[in-house]
Amino acid sequence: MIRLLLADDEVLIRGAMAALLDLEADICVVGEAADGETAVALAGRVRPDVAVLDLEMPPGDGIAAAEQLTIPVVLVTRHARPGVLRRALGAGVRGFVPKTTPASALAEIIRQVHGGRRYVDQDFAAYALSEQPCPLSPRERDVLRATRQGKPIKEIAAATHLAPGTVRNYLSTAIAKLAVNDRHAAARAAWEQGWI
Amino acid sequence: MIRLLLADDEVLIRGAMAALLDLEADICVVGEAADGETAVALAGRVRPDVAVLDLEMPPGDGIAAAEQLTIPVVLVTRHARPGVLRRALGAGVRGFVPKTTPASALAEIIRQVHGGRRYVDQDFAAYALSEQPCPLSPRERDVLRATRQGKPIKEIAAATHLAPGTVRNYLSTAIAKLAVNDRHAAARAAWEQGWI
DNA sequence: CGAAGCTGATGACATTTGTCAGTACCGGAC
DNA sequence: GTCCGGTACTGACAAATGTCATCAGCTTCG
Repeated sequence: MIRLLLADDEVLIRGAMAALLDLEADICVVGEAADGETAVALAGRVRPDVAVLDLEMPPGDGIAAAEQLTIPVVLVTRHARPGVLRRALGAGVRGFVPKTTPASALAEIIRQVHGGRRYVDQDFAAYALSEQPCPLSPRERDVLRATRQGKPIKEIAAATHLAPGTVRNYLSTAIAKLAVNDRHAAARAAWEQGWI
Repeated sequence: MIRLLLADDEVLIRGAMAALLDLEADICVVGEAADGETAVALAGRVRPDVAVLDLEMPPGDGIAAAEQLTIPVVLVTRHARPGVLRRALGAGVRGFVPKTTPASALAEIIRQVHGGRRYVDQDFAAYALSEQPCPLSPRERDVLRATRQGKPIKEIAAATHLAPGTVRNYLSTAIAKLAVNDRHAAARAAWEQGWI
């Protein structure tokens, strides 16, 4: 019997998944959480064999939670972004599937992961293989992350403890590297690639 | 027996919802679709009594599909945006619930809607009551929509058949009305309010 | 009818932003 | 040891952007 921990911020979906997976003869859901921190705390108490986490769970994402868990983790996500798969695998995630996966297939993936194997959705894998390595330096990613919140340069400078001119330089190089016209487009492009 | 049509672009969720709702004694799922257009086409063939649609289904949204359906519609959404509820009710939608609703509650809502009543989630309703009427003129909304795609002003002008100066004026008034610092923030704010 | 509001435009102006050149320090690779 | 890349800053310049005043035609509402 595989003891399963489920985490997703949407009750409708989490409940539905729990009900369906519980129907499988060899799987039982022993815990449910609405965010990553709760999931980690719960895992300490209920000792599940496998965790299924949603990638998008404010606050913080599923990768952060996966890093803190020692058990095999399957990440479920709505929209694929190439770089995210790489980060997820780096965090020790063993399964990576889109929400377009039927529940029966998910059960089979859980069994595989529990058996020590890995599973990555084919489309995601192809996507990731075509992926470029991130050309951005850590600081460039920092300012792009701040840009994504819609902040003006002065605020970005304050938030990152940099001079405004320095921020503009980083943004300028990032804009050039990403071949776009302004920092907003750069932030969007970097996000879509999963780089920030 | 209530004949139900389900539409959601995520198979995992749609399948799980279908399975759970089918367990209800008086509900049977007679059709599933992954987007609004398919849902409308399918409704013409299978003649459901009630449709449950996801609000976010590219291409087009659930409201567009709801407008074309003559049967009672329940919209399910991930994140509430105040203005969207108003638009949905204007389109004749009878139920409006977040994805944080348990499936059992959703079944009860489907029964209510089938019985001719309306159901709107309490939080959404409170949100909508606190809502400001949209202060933006149609043209202001146009340029904000274009801004949201990340276009520079010249392209917005070309796309809307306006002079660049005029576009800047509309953006300026929109920025002032929304009390933000630039057009990107304005576009984001307007979107979060459900105005564009 | 007049007032008000939306539309569409122009020109002037200040600010913000993106670009570029140049400087400096640090750490790792060859 | 030198070169390279990342970090951090400054100053200068041009382009994009936001603001404001002003105009005119049009519709709608009181």
